Amino acid sequence: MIALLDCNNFYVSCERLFNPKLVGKPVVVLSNNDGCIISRSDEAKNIGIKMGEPLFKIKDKLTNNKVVVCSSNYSVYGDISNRIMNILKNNFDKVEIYSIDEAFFSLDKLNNKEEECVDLANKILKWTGIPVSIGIAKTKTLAKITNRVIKKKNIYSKLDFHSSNVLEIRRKEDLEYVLKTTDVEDVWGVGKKLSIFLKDNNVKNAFNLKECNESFIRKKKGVILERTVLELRGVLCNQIEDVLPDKKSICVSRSFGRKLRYYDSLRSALIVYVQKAASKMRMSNLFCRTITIFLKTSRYESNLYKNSKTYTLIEPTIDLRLIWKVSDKLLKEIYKESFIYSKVGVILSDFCKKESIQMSLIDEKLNNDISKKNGVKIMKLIDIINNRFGYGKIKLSSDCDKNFFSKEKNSNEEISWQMKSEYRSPCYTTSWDDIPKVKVKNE
DNA sequence: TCTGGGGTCCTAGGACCC
DNA sequence: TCTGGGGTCCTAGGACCC
Repeated sequence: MIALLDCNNFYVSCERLFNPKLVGKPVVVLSNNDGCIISRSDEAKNIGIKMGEPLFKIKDKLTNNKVVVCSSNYSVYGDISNRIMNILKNNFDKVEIYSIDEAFFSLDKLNNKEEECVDLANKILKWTGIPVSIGIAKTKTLAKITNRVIKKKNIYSKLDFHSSNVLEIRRKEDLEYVLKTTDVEDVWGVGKKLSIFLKDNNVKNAFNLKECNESFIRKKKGVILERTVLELRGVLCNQIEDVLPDKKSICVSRSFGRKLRYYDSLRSALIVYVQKAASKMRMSNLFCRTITIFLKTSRYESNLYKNSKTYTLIEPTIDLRLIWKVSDKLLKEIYKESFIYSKVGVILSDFCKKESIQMSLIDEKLNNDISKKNGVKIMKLIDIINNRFGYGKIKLSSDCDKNFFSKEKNSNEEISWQMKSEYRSPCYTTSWDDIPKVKVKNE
């Protein structure tokens, strides 16, 4: 048996943790740049605020209903997530952390499955303050569906819940009822495109999908959807992956707070992202061979432009100086005047570990003036300094900084590419300056 | 006149997830 | 005015091999 732990309205729950005034009130959390709604409290859901809705479209609705709006604060959410996952790992052997707020874990060899899960949920609530739901089923796909049922308890009142946040659907007729009342697009692995195809073929709910001929599905839509069909029948296809595999790519990109026109502005944003990506890569102890830079105007812009370019090194590198040099060159190649850009980004990929680097017989042209010998050492030093004094204390310089200080024509742009984050709460657990202060009265 | 069979590897694009 | 970020996997098609 498999269990799926899912934090309830996770980002909203994190905000409420440090600001209890928000409990009971409608709250939403926004995506980066204060763009879209990505987390809603139950109260906000009841008002009819939809997932993914752009903020500017529903501003009136939010004010009229006195909805509290928060910018996202990922360092806090990540920290709280780690605490929850650690509790889980300390109590169960086989755990797969599936996302920031979800984890699968195995219940094999346990006698009181439901009881153990109730205990876990209580412990997490008590120790971290975050409410969670746990669905138990034979497969991941069914566990997902079970979790959905817990969150929609009010609709499923005819099922008997032994606990408010843990559920295993045991009776066959109950499961059939649940599958029949689960829209096909709500099934894990069925997105927009697949659900259109399925509905055209009269497959409207999870039960219909379960009854589909699996070889027909495989022929038409591939092996992944075939697995979904089997998993709905209780056939295990997706195992719990408890050793997490090495990353295959690292991407850092942001939409700008304001659209950018000038090359130098894009470059000064890109140098920040490249350093973030390279630093992430070092944390995984990896070397990359491939560097991709991409650039785009807004999707909603009439004058659309989107381009990317990739460079493959002869020998994998960890050296930030080389990665930046390549990135800079690639950006130059795809930048075009006369567009207003909304986003730039970097993707590092084709990774390998230090032990398995294939050395090159030929010198990389780009690499001529960068001493190969000290790359690893220098990178290590950067990490040591930044770990001690804070990320960004030591960083790569570029000649764009000169423009910044000389306040040339585009210096306004230079400072404006930073993300919009108007409703940001403090970094309560991840920044010394923001740690909540407690006053103690002396009696 | 007639032109095979069986592979691998790479890439781009599409679909999905949270 | 304003529409997120970061991933994975699969498939089809092209290029190549003997």
